[in-house]
Amino acid sequence: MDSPSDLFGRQSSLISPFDPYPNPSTALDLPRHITPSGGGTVHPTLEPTPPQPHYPLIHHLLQPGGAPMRSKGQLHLDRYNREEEGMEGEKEEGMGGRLVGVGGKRLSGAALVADWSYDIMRVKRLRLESLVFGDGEIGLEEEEEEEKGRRSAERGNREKGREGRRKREKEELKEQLEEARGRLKDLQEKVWKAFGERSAQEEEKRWSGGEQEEDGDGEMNKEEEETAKGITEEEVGEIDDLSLPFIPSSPHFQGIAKQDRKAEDHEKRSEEQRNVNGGGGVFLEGVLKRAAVWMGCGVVRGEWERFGGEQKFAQALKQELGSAVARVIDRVLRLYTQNDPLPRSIHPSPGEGRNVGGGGGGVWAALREREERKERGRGGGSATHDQPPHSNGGPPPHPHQEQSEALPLITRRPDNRRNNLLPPNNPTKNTLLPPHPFPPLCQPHPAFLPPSSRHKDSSPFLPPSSCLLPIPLLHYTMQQLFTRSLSHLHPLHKGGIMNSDVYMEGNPFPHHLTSSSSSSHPSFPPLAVMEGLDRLDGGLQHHHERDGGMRGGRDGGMDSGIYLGLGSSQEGLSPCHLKKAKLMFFYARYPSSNTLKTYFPDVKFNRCVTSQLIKWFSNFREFFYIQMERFARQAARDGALCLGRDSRETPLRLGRDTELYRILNMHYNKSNDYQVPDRFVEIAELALREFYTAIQTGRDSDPCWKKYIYKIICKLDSPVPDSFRLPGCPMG
DNA sequence: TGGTAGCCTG
DNA sequence: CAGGCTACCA
Repeated sequence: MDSPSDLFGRQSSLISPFDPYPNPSTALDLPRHITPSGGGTVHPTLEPTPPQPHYPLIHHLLQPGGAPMRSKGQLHLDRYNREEEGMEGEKEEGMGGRLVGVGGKRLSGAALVADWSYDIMRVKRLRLESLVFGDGEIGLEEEEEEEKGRRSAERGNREKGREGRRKREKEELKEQLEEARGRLKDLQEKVWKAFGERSAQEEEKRWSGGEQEEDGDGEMNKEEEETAKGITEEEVGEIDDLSLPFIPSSPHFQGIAKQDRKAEDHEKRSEEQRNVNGGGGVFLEGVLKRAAVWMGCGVVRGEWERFGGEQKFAQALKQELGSAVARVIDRVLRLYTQNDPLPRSIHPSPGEGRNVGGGGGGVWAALREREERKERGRGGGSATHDQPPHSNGGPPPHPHQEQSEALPLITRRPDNRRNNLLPPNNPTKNTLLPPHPFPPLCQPHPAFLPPSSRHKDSSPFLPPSSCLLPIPLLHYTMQQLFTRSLSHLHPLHKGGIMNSDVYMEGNPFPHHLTSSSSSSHPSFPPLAVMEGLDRLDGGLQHHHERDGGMRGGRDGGMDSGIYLGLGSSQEGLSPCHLKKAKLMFFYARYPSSNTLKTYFPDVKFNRCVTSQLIKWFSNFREFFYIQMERFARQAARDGALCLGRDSRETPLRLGRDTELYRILNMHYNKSNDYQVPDRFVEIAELALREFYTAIQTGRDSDPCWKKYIYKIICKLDSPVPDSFRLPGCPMG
């Protein structure tokens, strides 16, 4: 503590408002600290905070007294000051912008350490007391407001008694705060003096010698290192304990200083103030303001360079801010890289999981890498038959399926639809998840959704965003990372944080509990939940054995969830998945099961789900061909040959203004929020012509006449856009 | 034998 | 859209 670096290093660790190792139960709060406004302000004090926000001491030193930097806690104190002390005018007056130099009484390093430590301990104690009373104060005030109305009607003696009690409590609180203010003011003055002294000495060296630069750098490095270390090692509780939420912003200090004549070190402070700027409570105010200004804009930097203290101070402040930002980023990255935190050994099938690969870089690259990794682990699959392209086949899904009705982690709703809940051991009854009154794509808790994503159908690209964590203003990618990260949190840690529905993109309600989910996708935590519990309960392992099936080792662990009776699994297919499948049909009429698995990463595939999806596409094709044949026949009857630009007869055309197009669009893109790809129109037109030609030529008399057309069409599948690899329905 | 396509039916 | 059925393939 005999050096600013020590002081700051330690201070930084004490005051950091960020939690590098967040309690999972509060993990969701993190994004709240990240706002795009204000140039990426990351300080939590700018956000509505819980009753005990983390107020770094330094942070308050930064505050020029302006409202933007005020925190909730400060506002509370402001209110208290205004109401109880009526000092607003004086404070404003004191903010006259006087700049004060560093000076005043200086303590030795050791003395300062001891003194400061004592102050900190005392402040902590006072703070705790203040918080208790402070919270009570808030409640009492609110209650007071309410009772003001009631009093006019009742005016009971009991009310008066309570009033008196409140008054006493207020007075006690006031005293507590007064004392706290005094101690804090002293403490901050000491902090400043420590910096000022040290920095001034360094400045002297700097101006007189040439080694100062090296020293300065070394000092900075050391500070940074210690700061970072302190940050990463700090404990949440420590932060909370040592944060000083009720340190008043500068305007208040002015008045406080004036009032705080009864403080123990009154004489000392008065002397300091007199020495500095001729008295008044603006000493610290000025210092703080200068620091803030110095930090806030570099215009006046030259003015302060004479004061090593400010410089050091500013450096430390910058470091704190920088480290705070870095910590947030690091935290995000750490969370992101926490994928697969669960040992693979527990889940013997490395190939399990859905493919989420795709094009592009960034997240996509990561996802693709993940996919590739899984593909490698999968170790080949079985080929499929004479299926159309993409029927590269794969290991069959889970052969046996069990369902459980016990789904404590997910909201289940009564289901009146037939077959929505499968009886145990009935893997064949796959039906769509029941519709729900909310937007079709997902159903997280409304409060968890940013306003922009609450109406998924109206957004251009919905994917995961609508079912992501409640991270307002957080970039989509970051939300992905958070979601992905949180998806791997231990289920017990996640418990109580949110309903697993939050994760469920397009699968808000559990279906009949077929297994589902792929832990590989960012927004598909359910599996993580299941995996975690699976780990916890080895006794359930026998289900895997009985399940047998999993060819190619895939899906082995994936289906564990269904045995756990958690019910949180995103099993089965939802209306969202159906919608997505229909849109996929624009690109692929004959998707293979592997392809489907790739494009439904939020679905835990098993035999039932796979069959259901395949059946869907079969139905899509059926509808498609029926329409083709129908219109082809109609055209044949009507002799509907279109006239081309050259006025020559041309085969049937399928324009976007035709009835056939409308029907197709209505069927596969009912909400009409997805632009039908030209390619699909072309293919449909081709199919129409083929049908038309076959009919015209009488080939339709052959029972197998359609197969020829099918063969043609099945070769025209296009790659499905990467946007389909995300959960939810791609739009646009 | 399992998976899938296609057809038919509801 | 799903169920049932058949046919086909590997």
